[in-house]
Amino acid sequence: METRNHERQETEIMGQKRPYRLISRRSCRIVADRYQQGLDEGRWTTQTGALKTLRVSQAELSFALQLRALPVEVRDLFEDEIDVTSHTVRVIREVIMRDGLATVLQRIQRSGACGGKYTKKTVLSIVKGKISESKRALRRSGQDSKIAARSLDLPKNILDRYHLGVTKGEWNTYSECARVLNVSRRHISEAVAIGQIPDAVRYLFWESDLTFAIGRRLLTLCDELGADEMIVRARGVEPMYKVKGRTAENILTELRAENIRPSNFFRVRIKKGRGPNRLVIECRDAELLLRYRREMELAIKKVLQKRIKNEEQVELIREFQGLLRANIPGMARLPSIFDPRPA
DNA sequence: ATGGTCTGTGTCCTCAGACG
DNA sequence: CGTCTGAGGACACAGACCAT
Repeated sequence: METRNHERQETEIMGQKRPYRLISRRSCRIVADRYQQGLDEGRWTTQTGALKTLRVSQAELSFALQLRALPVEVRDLFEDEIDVTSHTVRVIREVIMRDGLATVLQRIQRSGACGGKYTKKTVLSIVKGKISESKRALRRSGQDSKIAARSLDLPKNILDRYHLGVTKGEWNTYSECARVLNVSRRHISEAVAIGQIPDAVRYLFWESDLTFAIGRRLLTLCDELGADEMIVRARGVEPMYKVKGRTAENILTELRAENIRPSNFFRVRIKKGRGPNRLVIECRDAELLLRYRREMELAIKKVLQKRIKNEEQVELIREFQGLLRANIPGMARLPSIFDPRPA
């Protein structure tokens, strides 16, 4: 009866609905110590003999004793070994059996973790390799101290901030991260998903153009086509940084292969329109062409800049040449330069 | 010693409705 | 019309207990 009250109290203190057992029964370290003490005092000689006194199941006691058998590199990570339960021991053992001790030790090394300052949740993340993943992601994104100061409106920024938090032990789950940063959990999980879109696809966009809206549409397309097909298609698409005037919409259209047309599609004519400032473009599919208007405008602007001289510049050059003639008579005539016609 | 399973909580995903 | 958000269901994980 006394114990029951005690347990209820402990549960209420922890503010949880689940009726946790007393720490003296939950903690592998305490259970193992008490078992050893009884063994030394001759109060029992087998695990079964100790169960009644320790008030744990035989399975629990078995795992509690296995805590000491865990590699010292893993045990050293815990901020408080008292808190380690049989479940934690079990998970760590399973990971070691599945992935091998060498892999787990490598993960600990790569995580950069040192000293006993990690919660058991973080230790499990390190052992399972989650921390290494975040570290890798940060390295790829050019991690620096400025990540934390970036605004959180772009997937890339949220993604980097999330990974930074994982490596620093600030959080382990999307929910915790969402609470701390005060953004929706969905935003974080979406940012992570967008970050997993193949590099070849993401690099088609300027960072600031890869918004959540565009990212979500890319994810949908990835689901439809599969990552391999997306990479293949991305190879045939010109990225924003190579060609000015391209929009996110253009790139999505091309990834969806909506821009494929027959060979006779390319007949384009430009005619004079009504009034002195208008031209009319005749083509097979005006709607498709219109999507590329920004790119075409820039191309036409380039033609104009190449062929039409700028009034102010000409004025400036004439003034400059006048000055030269007045002050340095030898510079009055420059040798003629021309491109010879190819034979 | 080990593996299976139940239960509460966390996470992910979808969808309807609000909003600009 | 596109985007955002909350509700709710499905699934995964952690803690506890049970069976072999």
